[in-house]
Amino acid sequence: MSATIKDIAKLAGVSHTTVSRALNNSPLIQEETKERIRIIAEQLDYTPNYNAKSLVLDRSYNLGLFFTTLSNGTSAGFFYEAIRGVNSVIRDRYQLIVKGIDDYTSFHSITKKSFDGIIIVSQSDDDGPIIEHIANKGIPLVVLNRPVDTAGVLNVLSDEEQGAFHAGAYLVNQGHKKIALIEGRKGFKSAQNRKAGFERAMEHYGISIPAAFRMPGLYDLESGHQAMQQFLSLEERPTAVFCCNDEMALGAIKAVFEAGLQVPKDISVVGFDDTVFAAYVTPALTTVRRPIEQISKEGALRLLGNIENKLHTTEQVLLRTELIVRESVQLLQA
Amino acid sequence: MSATIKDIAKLAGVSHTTVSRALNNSPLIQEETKERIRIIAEQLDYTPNYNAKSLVLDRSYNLGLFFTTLSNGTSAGFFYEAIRGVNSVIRDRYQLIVKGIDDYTSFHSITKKSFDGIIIVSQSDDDGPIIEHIANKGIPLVVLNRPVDTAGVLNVLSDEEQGAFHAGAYLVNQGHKKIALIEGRKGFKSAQNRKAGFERAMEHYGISIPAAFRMPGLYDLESGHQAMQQFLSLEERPTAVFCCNDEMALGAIKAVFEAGLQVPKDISVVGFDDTVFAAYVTPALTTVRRPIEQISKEGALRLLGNIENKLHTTEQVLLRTELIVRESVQLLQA
DNA sequence: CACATCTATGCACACGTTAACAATAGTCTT
DNA sequence: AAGACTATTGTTAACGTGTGCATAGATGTG
Repeated sequence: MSATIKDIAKLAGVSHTTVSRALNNSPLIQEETKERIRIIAEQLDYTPNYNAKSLVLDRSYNLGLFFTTLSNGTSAGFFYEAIRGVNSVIRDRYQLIVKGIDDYTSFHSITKKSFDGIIIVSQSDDDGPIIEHIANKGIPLVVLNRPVDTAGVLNVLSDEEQGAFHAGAYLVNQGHKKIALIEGRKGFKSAQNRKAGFERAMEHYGISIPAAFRMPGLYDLESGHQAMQQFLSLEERPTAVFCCNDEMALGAIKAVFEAGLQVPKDISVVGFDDTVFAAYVTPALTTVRRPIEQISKEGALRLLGNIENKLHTTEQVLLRTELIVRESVQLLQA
Repeated sequence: MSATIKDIAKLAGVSHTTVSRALNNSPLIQEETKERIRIIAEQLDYTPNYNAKSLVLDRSYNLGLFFTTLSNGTSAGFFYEAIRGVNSVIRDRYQLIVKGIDDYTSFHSITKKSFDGIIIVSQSDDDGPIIEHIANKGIPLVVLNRPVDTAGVLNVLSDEEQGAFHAGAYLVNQGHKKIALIEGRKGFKSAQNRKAGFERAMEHYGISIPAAFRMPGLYDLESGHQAMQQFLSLEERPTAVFCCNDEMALGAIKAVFEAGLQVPKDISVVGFDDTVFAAYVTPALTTVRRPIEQISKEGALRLLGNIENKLHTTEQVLLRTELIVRESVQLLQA
């Protein structure tokens, strides 16, 4: 149906090789010949067949963007920002293939032929195997959002431990001493890091966390809600709660209101992620902002650098988080 | 580097044709031969080169998933649910290529060779040209989320007019008579439909909407916030506000609280979309649920049907919206 | 047994592109 | 003017796979 370089060649009275060279702007071809060929190509509405190109050039023009899961546990905002960030970098140059790692029954089909490079937005330790598979196949790779120690892998992430530390320190500086923690989804590295940063802050300020002040969570609204209900039922309630993400913080705030109490007057809440709606909730949520879009941009940029210069750079890049102070934390009198 | 059918052929002592047939489970090949070849393929960790396959079979194994824009105006939850829905249907069979239509400088590269089918999640009338381009090229296509009249195009969407009608009717049935409207982003079909449904409800119940009770919006939190501030500054305030999406509803609620008033006691608010956080905001938001994930599933399913049976079905499928009653609407005494 | 039929496999080519090498004509050098 | 060099184009093969047609052997049939 669609025109090929051979069709153009016939019309131009040259060989298809000449057409190929002309359209690739080879210096071997005379300028007027090129121009003549370009015009004919235009007229025929010629589009190169990328499958044929790929076959001979051994490039797919595909970039994989893999998430730990698409089905559950990935927050919508996170997902969106990551795709946006990557997309803004690659634009026309590559096609972006989005997949959930848990959709793969076998990594068999992930080959150097089908992906020029792969970006993994990793949220779980379980991603280890696929990372190794890709690294072994020699496919250029960057892992975002989670630290990874496989050799020869680019790694871009935010310093969440640091972010959680700041959030904890902030609570202490606002006069809080009875501070509780709602943890993130088990197995997610982010859950560990945020918890670790928070604990380091508490330790740093000499504040201990009683067992009753710790609740597990699943990163969703429901679990934040339940955890806060637990805290509220305690004899001695915390004055502040650090939630390992915003969604849980929302659930927690809801529980406070349901109990007839106020945030931040009766209890302060801090989140993590600075989700789009954090600013508009009542009260506006004090939270830690991860620069996800920036991480994805940075990651995509470095990956493309590696691909196009045939390098194998392998570094770990940590990007700063930022504490966004809003209205959900009360300043306590000493 | 990686093994090809020719490598397998040598080891098996057959021609590459036989290998090709065996691996495609052709009935022409003896069962034992097939088995022998399969084992060798397994040992060599053979993966078919999809570029070569595509070239000869004239199929790309690619499905395009195009959004009106990735940069702005698309809500994260919407985006996420759409990808999830489609992804759950296609699984291994196709690669999902995600793009923003506004990233295309030219549709030239969208050809039958590079996409087996395309799903457009359309949010704007501006998507007309690309829809026509794709339809002209004869690429199987389904347009989601927005009605489209181009011939030969599958179309799956929710009946938003109906949804908005119900929301409006509900407000009236709860005793409201002074009802205001915050509109959606101009140019988005959804904005028109929601407005139309709401207006039809008002008309149906013989309620008129004064000009001061209409405010434009941009589907974002900020614009909802501003619009509600306007309403609150009126001499005669509305008792209820219908917001064309949840994000604006959140902004509106925030404005109410800032003015020292309560939702729903002093003013009722209804949203549209049932975003993930709608249930956990305070007060929990009464809203209209669009079955986006279901729309995407349904759309993907029908598209695959068309592709694989070489059909050209062209229907418009309307999926029901659902009014989710929560806490943001007050029952007024007659 | 001669012929037709069926089964399993191979040969050769095609898909659309790029690239190594060959060929031709023109230009320069001495 | 012969040889060397340059600029431009063509010839041919290659990438990995699938398929129409030919082929060879086995089986059936009257």
